[in-house]
Amino acid sequence: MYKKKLPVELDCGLHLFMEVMNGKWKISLIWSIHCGIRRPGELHRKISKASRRLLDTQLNQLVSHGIVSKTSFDQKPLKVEYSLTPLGQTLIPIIELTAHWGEANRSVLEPLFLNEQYA
Amino acid sequence: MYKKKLPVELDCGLHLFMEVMNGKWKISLIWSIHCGIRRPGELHRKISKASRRLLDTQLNQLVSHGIVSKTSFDQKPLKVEYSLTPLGQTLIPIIELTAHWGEANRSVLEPLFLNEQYA
DNA sequence: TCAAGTAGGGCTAAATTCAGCCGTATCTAC
DNA sequence: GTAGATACGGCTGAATTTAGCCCTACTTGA
Repeated sequence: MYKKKLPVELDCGLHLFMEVMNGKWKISLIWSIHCGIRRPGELHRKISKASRRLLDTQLNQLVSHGIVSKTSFDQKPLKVEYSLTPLGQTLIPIIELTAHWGEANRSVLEPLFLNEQYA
Repeated sequence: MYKKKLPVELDCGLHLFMEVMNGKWKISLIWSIHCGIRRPGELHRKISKASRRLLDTQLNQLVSHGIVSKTSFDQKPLKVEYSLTPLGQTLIPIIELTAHWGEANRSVLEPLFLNEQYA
């Protein structure tokens, strides 16, 4: 278990948004769940570049942030389904707009992220 | 100089957006520049919680990503001004919408980020 | 029984970002 | 000339996130 040592910046609303979306695969997870992929195994097959371990971790964070809800069916083969909460659903139009921005400027942005160097 | 070793995810437009906004103070920088605070020293006084060093680094990244342009005036006291590029200006309505989402849900989100634990 | 599928977590190290110190210039003003 | 302002970057270690290993427990089907 890891506890944050530096304070989180919450002064402006955008930081709240970024804090929720912060995590390499959370966007993909939210979008996939929105598209009807609800089970952990399915999500892993869809987002196969991420480890199963990390997907579970980020799903748990989304649950604790109230974006996604988790339902465990008390069956014998043990089944779990995720779905968006009402709060999570309010993210969808924002994600759409933002993704649209990225696509519209892909030709400009994409070359910049290849072979990038940081100081 | 640091070179990325793991591939950047660029499949969806939202990841492009997140890649641009990725950096603890970039949102504040973009917004402050939009509000007319153009000089490095002024920005540092406005965002005094961040070190001057880090602000410079993130400003350079924003410049290299085509979001912000940097103008050096060839005067004697040496003066620098930043401003948003046309691409950077297209981010403003998105930032406004996203910040609005954060504010609207602040009462729900804020308690979750205090004393947070990670696995 | 053995393989494969379901779901989940402990643990460690790599990768990346952030914080903060120090040093370089030039100019203004006292 | 000493202090303070402008602007910039090298460097180091802390903080945080990500990757990838292994293990549990149950069920289905061959």
